[in-house]
Amino acid sequence: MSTPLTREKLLDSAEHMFARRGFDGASVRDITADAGSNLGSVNYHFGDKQGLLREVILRRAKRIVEGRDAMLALAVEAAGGKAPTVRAILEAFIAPTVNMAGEHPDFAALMSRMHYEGRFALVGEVFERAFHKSLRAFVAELAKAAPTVPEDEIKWRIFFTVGAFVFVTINPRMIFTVTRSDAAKPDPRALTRRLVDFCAAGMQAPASCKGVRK
Amino acid sequence: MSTPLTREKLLDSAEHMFARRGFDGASVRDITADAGSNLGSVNYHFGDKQGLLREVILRRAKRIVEGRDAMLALAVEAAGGKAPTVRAILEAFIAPTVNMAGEHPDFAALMSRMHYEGRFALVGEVFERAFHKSLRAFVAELAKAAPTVPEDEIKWRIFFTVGAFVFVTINPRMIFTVTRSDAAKPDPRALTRRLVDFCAAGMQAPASCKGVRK
DNA sequence: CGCATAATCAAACGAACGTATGAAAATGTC
DNA sequence: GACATTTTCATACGTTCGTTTGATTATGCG
Repeated sequence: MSTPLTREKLLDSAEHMFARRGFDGASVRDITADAGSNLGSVNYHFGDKQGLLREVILRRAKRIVEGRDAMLALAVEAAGGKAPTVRAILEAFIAPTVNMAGEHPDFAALMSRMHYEGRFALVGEVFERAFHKSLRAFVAELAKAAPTVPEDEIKWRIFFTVGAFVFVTINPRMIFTVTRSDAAKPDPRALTRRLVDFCAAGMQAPASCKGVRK
Repeated sequence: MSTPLTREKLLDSAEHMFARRGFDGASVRDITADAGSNLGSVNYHFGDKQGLLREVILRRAKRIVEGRDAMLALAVEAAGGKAPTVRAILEAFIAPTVNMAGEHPDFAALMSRMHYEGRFALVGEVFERAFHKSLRAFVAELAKAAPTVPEDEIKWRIFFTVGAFVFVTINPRMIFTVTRSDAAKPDPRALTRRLVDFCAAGMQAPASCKGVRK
């Protein structure tokens, strides 16, 4: 078999457990029990626990970046010479993640957690390699699409954008608790639309900087 | 002494350790060693490790909500009969948190982490009690200030807002890595202004909902 | 002072952790 | 079918974990 069954089950279970309990909170025993495999299988297949986390992340992160870059290229092409709209760029940025969150909510939750568990050099390295090159391309494209906004401001605002969807994709339960909304299943398309509405307006807002540049 | 020294040192050290390593990653031994107190002091003063976390959160969360509510009341008063502007409301919502993040970055990081470690019933309960009542008041005020935006949309957008500042307050190091900005010290006032610019525009954006209400 | 209460301390407990080991079973190849 | 390789398995090792205990010291107060 080209794709060992135990390996895949371990990745699935680890994705689930790491997302729900964090790296420290999910024990190798929990994960292997959930995967129905032996205790030693993690060390055999991935070296150690951290190697397992690395593979869990790498397995899907590349897909998101590929989706983003593909949609961005499509938007650039569709604009035909001119710069794509801010909306189109942000949709290319947001949609692949929201869609991934719909298909693999555990992975979305894990990614969000990893943004906050910065103590792993591993995670920083993986994020750097997987996301940041693409991210810089988006900043460049946004700078062209919103020429009146200073590039510094664009960089901040792309992070506000990341923060917005990272936050809402991990724990919609809390949001529904507060909003008391009964639309309990957030349709990925509707969520993307909401996010793009919000972030595109924010991205193009005039900067009220009082010229305090040092 | 009315404020026992050991207790305070434990809270400070726990805030720091929990923020940096998470609840599971920070051991009681780490915390007591950092506080210079005995291993058993956590259990003596707080019952157990989770009780320590509860006190760490409660110590500061109330201040943030008080700050928000006070600034909101001020904005309502200043508007004199009319509804305050969206900007004023969002500034009242954001500024106390950003200021707190400036004064106590460890607490800000901890709060962000806690948003993602939802497995503690404790955290959910504390958040509900500490924040959500105030949050609903902000939603109501925003609904008046932006009457053209459906209330459902307002609720989503206030969460996008929370996501934006939760994200940027926890780990500015990563952001600077990507932006390669050398303005390494994010002034709280400048950060608040940036966030308000972004979120106020997003809050008032026309909703491009295609009327797919179920 | 004398005494009750509060706080600190060193030491130890059982449990759970990540990992290592060597034998057993499964798999692929000739 | 025999052999080499890969994969599983039960088991054990050494650490570290959160918590408990009982003695010891400090503190508040009449």
